Amino acid sequence: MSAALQSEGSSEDIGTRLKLVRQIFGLTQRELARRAGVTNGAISLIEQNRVSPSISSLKKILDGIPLSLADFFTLDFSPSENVFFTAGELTEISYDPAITMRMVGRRVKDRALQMLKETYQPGADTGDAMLRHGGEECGVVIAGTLTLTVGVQERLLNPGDAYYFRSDIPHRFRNMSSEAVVLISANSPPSF
Amino acid sequence: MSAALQSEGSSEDIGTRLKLVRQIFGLTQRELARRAGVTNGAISLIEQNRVSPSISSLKKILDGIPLSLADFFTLDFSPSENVFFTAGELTEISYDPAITMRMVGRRVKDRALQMLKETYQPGADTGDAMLRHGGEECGVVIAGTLTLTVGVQERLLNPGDAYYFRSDIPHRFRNMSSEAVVLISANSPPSF
DNA sequence: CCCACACGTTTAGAATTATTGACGATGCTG
DNA sequence: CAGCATCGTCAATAATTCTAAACGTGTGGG
Repeated sequence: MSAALQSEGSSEDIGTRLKLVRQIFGLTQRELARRAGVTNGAISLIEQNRVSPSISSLKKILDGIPLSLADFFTLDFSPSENVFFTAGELTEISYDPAITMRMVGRRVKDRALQMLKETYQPGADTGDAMLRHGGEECGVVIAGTLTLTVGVQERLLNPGDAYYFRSDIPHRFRNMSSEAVVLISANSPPSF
Repeated sequence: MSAALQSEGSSEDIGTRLKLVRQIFGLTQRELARRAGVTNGAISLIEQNRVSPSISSLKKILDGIPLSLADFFTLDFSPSENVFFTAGELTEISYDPAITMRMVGRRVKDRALQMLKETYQPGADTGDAMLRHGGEECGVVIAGTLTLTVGVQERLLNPGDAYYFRSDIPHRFRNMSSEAVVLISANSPPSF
């Protein structure tokens, strides 16, 4: 076969699924390709369902997001979904062993907001090259002391303290204390 | 790259994962290949991690088991796993829209027993070409009236009734009533 | 207006995966 | 033990995917 491979149900529509995930994380095809170590053309073809990627390619691409294969296939894009989630149901997005991020809810389509529960181990540091998408973001510290740098300002935030800034301003999260920092954050709609 | 692709951690070791799943379901490479519409050579190469299958190939293969991509990547093979499972945590194995099977537990390695919760809608029928593996199986009916044929014997089983037979005897499950049949079944270790 | 830049798309060719058909090993049966 | 069947594996070839380098579009500045 060569012409068939096109639109299937939805759960198996890898292309659309990848495109949605990519857009939710505010990445362009080229940016994701760079992070993943593949070419932008490959991502374009996959998103159009003109090819069916190998597992190794798909894994490389998802590592650039980052998202596990299991989560990729498990994510639910249906508009009406569960309202309540237990702690264990949060989708994990691991950047760095010292930093864990868990997304609230598995529903992903038509999101207006992305909410994360983030945990920073002592010494964890995002670096400041994390411009990301162009929305806004805010958060509240739940535990520990967070060192937050936004533009030229730097502050120590203790439990109950919060922040709010435009995501295109360079920013950096650090845990310079000896106990873990936990915070709840939200990002406004990444692009689309 | 050409030589690297070999053994990785485990969660991403598609070959071993596929092999385990195939063996748990008591299928040979050739039998699975036939069901899936691929060649046995392809399955051999994948299980040895000598190639990384395309999603379309992997999906075809899993359809022959049958198992969804999401479940395939979600299955947990670690020997020590949870003991308790809620209804929603059972892994679904859908053969037929009229028949649902949910496997108890996600742990899969070193299983001595496979337990399923099966639901047959009115009219559902497995046909009798389901010889499957060579162990034994038994079950208890929870709701509805099950028509069970084993070899030359046929019986109507009502809630509380049960069965036990060698799986290599031809057998057939039917729901000839107007209400759904629910039963809990167990199979002894499929081959390996 | 035109240039520079970033976006997704496309195409030819390189790289990888799937098929075909054969092989050795094992087990069963007469 | 030979004959036969089935298992997993392998090599050569066919088919598909991935890369590299273009293209066309749209947008913002100067």
